[in-house]
Amino acid sequence: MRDEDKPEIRKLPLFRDMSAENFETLMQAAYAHTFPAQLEMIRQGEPADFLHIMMEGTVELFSGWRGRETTMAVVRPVSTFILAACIKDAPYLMSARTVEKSRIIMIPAKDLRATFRLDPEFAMSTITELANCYRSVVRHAKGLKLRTSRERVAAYICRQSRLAGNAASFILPIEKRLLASYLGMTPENFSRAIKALQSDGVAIDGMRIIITDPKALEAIAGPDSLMDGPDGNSEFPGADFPEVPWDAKQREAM
Amino acid sequence: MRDEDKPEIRKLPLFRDMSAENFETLMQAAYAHTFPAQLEMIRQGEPADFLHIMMEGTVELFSGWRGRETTMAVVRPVSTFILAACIKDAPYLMSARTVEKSRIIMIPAKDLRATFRLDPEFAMSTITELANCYRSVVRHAKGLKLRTSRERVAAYICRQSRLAGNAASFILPIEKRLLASYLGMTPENFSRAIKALQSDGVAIDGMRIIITDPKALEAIAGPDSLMDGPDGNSEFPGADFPEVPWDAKQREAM
DNA sequence: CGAACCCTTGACAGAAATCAACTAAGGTGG
DNA sequence: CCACCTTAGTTGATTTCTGTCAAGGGTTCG
Repeated sequence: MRDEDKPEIRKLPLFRDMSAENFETLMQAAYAHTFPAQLEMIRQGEPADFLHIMMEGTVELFSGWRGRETTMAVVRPVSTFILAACIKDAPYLMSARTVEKSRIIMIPAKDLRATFRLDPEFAMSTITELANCYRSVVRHAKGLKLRTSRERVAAYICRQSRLAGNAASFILPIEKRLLASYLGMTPENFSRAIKALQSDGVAIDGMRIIITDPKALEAIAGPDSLMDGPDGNSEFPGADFPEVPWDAKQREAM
Repeated sequence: MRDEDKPEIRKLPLFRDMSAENFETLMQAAYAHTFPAQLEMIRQGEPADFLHIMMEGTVELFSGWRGRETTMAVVRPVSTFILAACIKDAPYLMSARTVEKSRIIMIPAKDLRATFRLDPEFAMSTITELANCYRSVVRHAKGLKLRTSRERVAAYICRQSRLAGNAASFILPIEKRLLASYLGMTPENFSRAIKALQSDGVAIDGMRIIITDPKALEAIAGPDSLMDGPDGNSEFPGADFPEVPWDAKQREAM
């Protein structure tokens, strides 16, 4: 791996507080790898050998069952994924594939487990990280059970707008079909849901979303800090179930 | 709290490995409380002050939004719940109410947090516990997104049967309306789903489920260790999202 | 004994998936 | 450079699934 990656990784909440020595040891055990687009690098059911750190690109976490498939999360830099499986030394519950060419750093699960036995600060960070991951999935599950698909789309738009600093307009950070699957619906249904929201303060132009009437949108979305995350979005540190973050690409597009 | 509770608590994976001294300290900070049935003892959105340990009874974890409500988990003894909120010192994402009269031990979140800073073994147990919780919710979410309601019911019956030692017959451990809500459907839909399964090897008599044709049932349920948990159900330690365990009540009823 | 409450069933309405067709954009290879 | 192919997205028609509303039977509990 490149030396210039280290500061980036070190900034992550998971690695921020551990000792410099242990961090170095962990990094020396790490591999870096660049994957082309559309490559399935993790298959659900296989043993979890590596903690993955996204450095560049986009990765989709998804699950399949009987020919059906659903997107569980979309991961963007800089963040980690599949921490829990590594800890448990258990099979991955999700598969992962690159959406675009991605550079990923892989830390052997064995070294990871050894390290938080060694470093209390790292153990603490891991606890916090896992608690965040857990709460993110609970939120996701709540959304699936308590909101209709139209409401989930509305809520997603609210969240993204807020992540963009309450912007009235933003660019969808990922393909609509991925988003649809993440939100638990078909692409067709997603398409129709957005169209239906046009009478509730949302306009769409290609990948650009424009909120024409925030009040009306919120009336549908009913944003709720217990489902959508608190204002500061501090609950979404980019862990296993991150919201897609506001990034440079979007800023350019505004 | 009663002294005779301590050995039970000590058996929990979360408390098994910590030092005797720290365990005692933690227990001395704990309160025990018996709640009557149908009492909402935790309201979502409120600050998480206590880790709860179920000693006797049944508790429902549920969430509400805009007048809708959904059951997120049903907790039975002996297990803990709302660990993640305590760790994060954040608002509860779920409410909790007793289904029946329940005895619950409450450990102040502050003491909890202090303890895993103090005791590396406890920190390790917490990490494992959280990873289990996380994977449980991921499984739950996968079920919601990948299976139809009929398939979820079938899969639930398969799981319960397996928990009962591959029994061909068992008693539903909780009310059907709770189960329906947990499985993400209305009571009416649940009722119809079970009825529809009668042509696929499932018979029902009141609260008793009889599997008349395991092969046919599995053909619908498509049991999958990545969604339903591995054979040994070791992944369901009775944490935040436990499967309802096989207990004495059921044994009597067989 | 009455009042809740749970469960079931039926009829209906609404939501969502499926199937199919079509457009538009992007990439490939001639 | 263009024809071709692939794929994402949209739209419409249709079916399937699920929720809602209403009613009735059964049970529990006060």
